[in-house]
Amino acid sequence: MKRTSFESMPCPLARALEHLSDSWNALILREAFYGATRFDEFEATLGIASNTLTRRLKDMTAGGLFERRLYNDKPPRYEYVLTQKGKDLRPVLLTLLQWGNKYSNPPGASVHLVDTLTGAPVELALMDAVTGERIGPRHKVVGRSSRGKAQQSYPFPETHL
Amino acid sequence: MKRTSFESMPCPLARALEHLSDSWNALILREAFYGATRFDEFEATLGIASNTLTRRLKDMTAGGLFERRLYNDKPPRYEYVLTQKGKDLRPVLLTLLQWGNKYSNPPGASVHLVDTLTGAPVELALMDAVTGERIGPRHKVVGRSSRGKAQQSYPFPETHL
DNA sequence: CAGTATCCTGTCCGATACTG
DNA sequence: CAGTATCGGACAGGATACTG
Repeated sequence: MKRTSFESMPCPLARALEHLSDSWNALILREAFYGATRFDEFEATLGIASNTLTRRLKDMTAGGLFERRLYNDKPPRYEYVLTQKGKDLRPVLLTLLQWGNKYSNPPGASVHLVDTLTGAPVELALMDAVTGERIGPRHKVVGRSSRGKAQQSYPFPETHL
Repeated sequence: MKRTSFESMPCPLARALEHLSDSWNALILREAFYGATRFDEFEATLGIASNTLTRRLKDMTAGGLFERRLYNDKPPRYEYVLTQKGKDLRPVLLTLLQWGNKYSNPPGASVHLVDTLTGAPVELALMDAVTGERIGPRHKVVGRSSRGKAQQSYPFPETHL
């Protein structure tokens, strides 16, 4: 009856998903990458209910994605700034954004990444930082840990694509 | 009272999130990348309830991530194979996996990507496919479309990191 | 094997109202 | 401005039982 908590799973992917599975979190992060730091900004640009925003911000702060910082004393005012852990999610969001652009059904406002030096739109590619090669089918995931009832794993991890 | 549907949002990122926000979907995709195609495989390796799996598979098939394919006639048997749209989510999952590895708190089974030619572990980097440069702070997102009540946007999109 | 059918519960979210 | 408190509704997901 209870929702399975993915954070308890051994797989790092599953645990990472904890932060993005709550639908609002990614959008809040997006706003943060755009420069938003204050409660009000998130609320207005996202059109999110205030109590929901409170909850999500609290969760993500507890999760180490945001840091709450006092920026005013007289009436205590806080702002939410991304930690390194939070900032490191940018590549994930960007990759997902590119996917979203590619498969924007009918109604899609084009939102893409540009190189501010050249003004040219960027086509993202995932590469091996060491060899400089594009990630492809020959790169496979190993050391997998699944949570199967039978603790069974595939003999060897096969990957598609 | 109703959950806001992100698929109706103009932002491609928000719509893309539709597919990953349902917590199980990403895990099912992961299994698919490992080579799983049959109901039973997903069920056993994930430890997911059968009815939930049915729903998720149905959703993702409707969403164009999977294709249902008949692989047996006598008793009709179907398998779920990734479409190109589904396969294209691999970079997203991989990027997220790397993030998960970096921030695996105490209990983290190391699950990483290896180059099967050299056997060396891969460090992922997001690059500009054209210029070959690493994505950094100078690459910014433009053309943003938010759903704010006031339809207000920041003057110019600033990005962190 | 590959699901479907019910029922039940947890939780996420929105609406609304209120505070220092 | 930056929240907190309370309420109710909509689902997702688990348990369980059953089918061709």
